[in-house]
Amino acid sequence: MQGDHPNNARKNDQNPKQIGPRSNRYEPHQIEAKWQRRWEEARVFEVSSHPSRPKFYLLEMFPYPSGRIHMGHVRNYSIGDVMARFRRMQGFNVLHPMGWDAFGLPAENAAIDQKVHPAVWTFQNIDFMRNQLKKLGYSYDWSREFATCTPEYYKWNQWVFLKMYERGLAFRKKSFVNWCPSCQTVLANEQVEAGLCWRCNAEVTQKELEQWFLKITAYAEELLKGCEELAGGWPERVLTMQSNWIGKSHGAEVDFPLAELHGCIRIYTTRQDTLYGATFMVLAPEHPMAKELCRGTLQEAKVMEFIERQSRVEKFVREAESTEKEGVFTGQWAINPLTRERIPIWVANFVLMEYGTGAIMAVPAHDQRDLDFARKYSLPVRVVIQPQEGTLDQENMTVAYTQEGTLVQSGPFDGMPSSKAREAIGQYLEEQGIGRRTVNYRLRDWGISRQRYWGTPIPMIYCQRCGTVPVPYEQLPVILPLDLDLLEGGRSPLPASEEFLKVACPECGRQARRETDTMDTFVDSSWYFGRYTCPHYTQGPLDPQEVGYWMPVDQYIGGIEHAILHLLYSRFWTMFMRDLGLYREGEPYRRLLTQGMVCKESHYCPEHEYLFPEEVEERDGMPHCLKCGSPVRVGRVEKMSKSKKNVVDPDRIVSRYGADTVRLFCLSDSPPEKDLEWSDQNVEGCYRFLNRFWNLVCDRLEVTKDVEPYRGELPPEGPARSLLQATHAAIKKVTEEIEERYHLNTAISAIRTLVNQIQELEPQGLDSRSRSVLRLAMETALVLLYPFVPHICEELWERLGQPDSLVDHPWPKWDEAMLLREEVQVVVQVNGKVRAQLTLPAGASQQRVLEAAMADPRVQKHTGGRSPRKVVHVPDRLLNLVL
RNA sequence: GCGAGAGUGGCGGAACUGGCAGACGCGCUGGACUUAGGAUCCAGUGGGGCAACCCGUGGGGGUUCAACUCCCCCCUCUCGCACCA
Repeated sequence: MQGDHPNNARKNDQNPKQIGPRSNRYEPHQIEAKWQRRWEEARVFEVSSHPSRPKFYLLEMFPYPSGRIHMGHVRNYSIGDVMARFRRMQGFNVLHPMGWDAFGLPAENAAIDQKVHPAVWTFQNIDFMRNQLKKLGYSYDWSREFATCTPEYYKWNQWVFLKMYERGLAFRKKSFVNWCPSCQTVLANEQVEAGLCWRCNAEVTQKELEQWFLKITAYAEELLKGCEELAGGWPERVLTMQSNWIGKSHGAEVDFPLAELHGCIRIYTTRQDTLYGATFMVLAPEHPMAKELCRGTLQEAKVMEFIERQSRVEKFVREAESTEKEGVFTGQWAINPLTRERIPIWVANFVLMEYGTGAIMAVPAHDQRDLDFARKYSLPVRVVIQPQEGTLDQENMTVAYTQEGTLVQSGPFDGMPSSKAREAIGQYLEEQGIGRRTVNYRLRDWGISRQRYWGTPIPMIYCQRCGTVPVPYEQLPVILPLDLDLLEGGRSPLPASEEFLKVACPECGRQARRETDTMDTFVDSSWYFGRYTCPHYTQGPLDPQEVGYWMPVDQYIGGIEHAILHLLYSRFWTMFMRDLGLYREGEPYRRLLTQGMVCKESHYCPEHEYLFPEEVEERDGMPHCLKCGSPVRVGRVEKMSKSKKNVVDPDRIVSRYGADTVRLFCLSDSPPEKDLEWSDQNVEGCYRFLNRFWNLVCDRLEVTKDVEPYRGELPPEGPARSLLQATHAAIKKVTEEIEERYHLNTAISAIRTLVNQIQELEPQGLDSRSRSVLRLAMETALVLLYPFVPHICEELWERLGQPDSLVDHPWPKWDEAMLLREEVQVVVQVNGKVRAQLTLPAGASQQRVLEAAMADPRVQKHTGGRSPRKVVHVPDRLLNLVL
């Protein structure tokens, strides 16, 4: 990486005499600036809807304006740009927009650290990053750019929120949340690291707060069903993750009457077939009945102490599997509705209030958690399912039997297979009115309230008289005031701003108070793709005409880290917007490509932890820490990150080699969905290839000048024929790799193969037909390479004398007839081992191939003159002689 | 524990429905041109063997004329979920 050779003059230049503005040397910065300017001036990437033209909506996940583009962005957007330019050449009307996910915490952190307003910081970053993206030459329609932190956009977040509120899908509820007492705010789960606030390291507690929720669970079934329909277009693992997250289970709710008190406790189980084995019950500590039940019993003090203690344990600690199961008896009993036995009611830490009903029936013989708990507190164990083989010993068993079997000790259901018993007992419960079969989801409603400043204000008003009142539509947007500064510790200034807070109640006109929480930023990214189709529309969030033409997104590209959150939220949001009549379909993304991470080797010193490469010195062939001299561990390839000190700044690479080199590297070393390992040497290799390609074309400008690309018949055997065939083979391979498999790395290697073959044809002394074939091969290589490295290709295309830009050049088609070979290589195997290779006319019969094979001395040597017992012939490929 | 994916030269990775394993590139070796080469070009490059040949896709079995590819068992790694009743 040191030295300046990429900028060296090419001293052995074939044609050093040419001077003036048009140098014969590959000068990436000059040509990149030139073509970026031309594209921009001609507005070639600005598109509009054309109902008669086929559309293709290509979208990459928009960036958070963090300050600088990183290599992950470059990879993501380079993949997208190939697809966009490729589809455009295929004749599609391609929408390829870019914008900014501009609300969020980092802006507030910057405000605290740098004393700059979040809005100022955000827009400065946007300006800087937009410039970076432009220098990379992506084919965006910049006329559609927007940032989500503008009122023109977030107005419609508020509008949709009110629509949800009208339909009961936005509601306020008390719930436990992660709370940082020092920052005075709710934290998302991702912002809690090992129980500490990621920013101030204060211990995060659980706090019960009134929060706004969106009822994503109302769409649980459709979200799940969609996972099946998206199969094929989406990576399977993303769909699996979403299905697991939704977590549908079939079971039953059963009411257990209290023995001494009125009322009953409702539980949820998936194993109603084990109901006869329920020997105790357990409530979550937060269960509303937990405190009630123990009141007045001898257990009261103990239970209250336990509940109090559990409330102080952070959720993630309590939910960890390693946490010891712990509980107390409430002093109350319930009746098992099937056995009519009295069973004790406990409160324990391993039961979660959020799942099911927050209460369980414990069947220790057939559930490991229940068994662990039963053994610890000496509670009874009763086997009600016996396996096919062997007999369970309920007195001594330590491993619960959770599989299928035959019912025992289960009254009228004895002898029934457990799967059948689930149905039968479920039905019986319904007949008796003590329970019902039901479906349960793991998915929880989406809490969107944030005690933050830099976000969309939630459009609600609290009136002492009228209660919670929505802001009337005509008063939208509720503007986030920009003349406020964050309070100490990053606290939101909204609750302290009289001007913002005080508002007339829309119903009674008396003074009321605005909601001061803002929305989770995932709201912003839940529908931005729709807004790109009509970024300036003012009559609603979406222009039906534009949306009708462009949506859904045909190809979405982004990181796997959004597999659940963003991709689930936006599916939900789209389904809701569809129900409002804003979309025709509920699924926003037809095809999804999740690209891998960009990784690089890290350097780790046992003393000083992660080191920058320049903090490492080579000594005795071993890397050592410059600070302390300790040997440094290298060779571990990890995701590029500041903390690992292994990031490569795209700007540095662009300024050294140009955008085309960075793009080519990011696309050629790995298939898009896999991780990409950064390699300085391979970047160098890409730069060398572009130089070689440049020189190759420039050196052949003379011989191909005024020559038409070849369009005739397949010439006879010879270099021209080979090159023509190679050209068509490359078109076929590259087209299929991009279109069907997204394997851009193998597409690139196919182009490199073609370039190598062009180079093999000595350009001097060619006949006119060969020059024509050469011209075709060169043009084809340029066109195929164009989506990957557009600048160099446009420049060479122009130098070839082409009047048009490659932007709208039709993607080439291959001719199968050109791929036909007169002669083929047939492999001859003897007993499955390759022994000879024969050159034979294509389509030779088995008889013909066999004769040729038997005449081959190497084959004869291995057959020893014997005739084969069996002959396997794969036409034009292989002949296997089995002796 | 459950779920998903992966394991191929010195390295990144090819081989799409079983049919010449290692495409393409990086690195390396030798050579040419050079005052010079970290530029460019040419040749070579899975391992072993002088050779004929033999051995090679995490390990072990199997199916098949033929297995990186299909089946069974095992090992390792990565990711996701994880006390979900």
